[in-house]
Amino acid sequence: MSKYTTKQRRLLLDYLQAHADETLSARQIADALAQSNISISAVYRNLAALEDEGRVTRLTKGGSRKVYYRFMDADACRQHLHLSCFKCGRTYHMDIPATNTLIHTVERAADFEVDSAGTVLYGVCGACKK
Amino acid sequence: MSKYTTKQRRLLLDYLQAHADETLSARQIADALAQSNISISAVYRNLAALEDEGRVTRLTKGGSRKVYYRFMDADACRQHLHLSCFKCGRTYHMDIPATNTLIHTVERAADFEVDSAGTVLYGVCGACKK
DNA sequence: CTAGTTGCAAAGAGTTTGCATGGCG
DNA sequence: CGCCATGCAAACTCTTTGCAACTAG
Repeated sequence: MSKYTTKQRRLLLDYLQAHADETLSARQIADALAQSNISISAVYRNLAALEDEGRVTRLTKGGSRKVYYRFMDADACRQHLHLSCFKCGRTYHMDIPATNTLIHTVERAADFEVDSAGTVLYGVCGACKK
Repeated sequence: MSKYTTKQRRLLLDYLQAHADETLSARQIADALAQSNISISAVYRNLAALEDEGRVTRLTKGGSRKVYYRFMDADACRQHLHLSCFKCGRTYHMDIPATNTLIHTVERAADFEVDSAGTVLYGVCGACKK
């Protein structure tokens, strides 16, 4: 999908990696990198390319119509479920056995193959709950 | 939120109820009811009102930027998780006790309060998997 | 009657695309 | 150098909103 390593692409990826636990909108990213002269088009195009390569995930919070992006560690992130906090937007990576148990239970009971990479559990994290 | 029971609102609700296991876009709904002369504005306005009343849920499939709506049975649907098939778009309601137990395990382990009504597990259903 | 609701068209917001220019390899 | 990627602006799609006309209660 992408053949050249342009300055914009590198900046974008760096930014996403540095904010791997946040969910960012295309606009937010573009604004953050505005000083580096990246057009919004380049942001969209590169996000799409990175998504195809599986290096970035696109997600929406619940039923909101806003789309967010998040850096995705190729290996680690395919193994576990993700939790996303409605309030702070932070992402939590669940490396807990219970998660897998949950998935397997669901799969067996409902005859439904869960795509862990594509599903996110929404709620409120401990920090925001207090 | 809504005080009158208009013809449009009744038609919309009937349609949603009749397709409770599907995920429908505003456009799809408007088209389906086009013969009954419902403006797209009315569809949007009523969907928003019904959502506020908790009778309709808004959702997105994975990271798609498209928004879908689904009728929501007030009592039943708040108790269980929902599964949504990427392929056929059908919704499955999980009435399995084990699910709740597992969710609680996850909650305790990660200190994260899961909003079961707002989260959907994505994947492929048995029928589509064959 | 009176206020909530509708339909239409115009306004917004977010995303995509065509095309000429610029830059990676 | 050749081809891909960028920037800009125009085009699109989906959703929201203002306003006059309509209608449920």
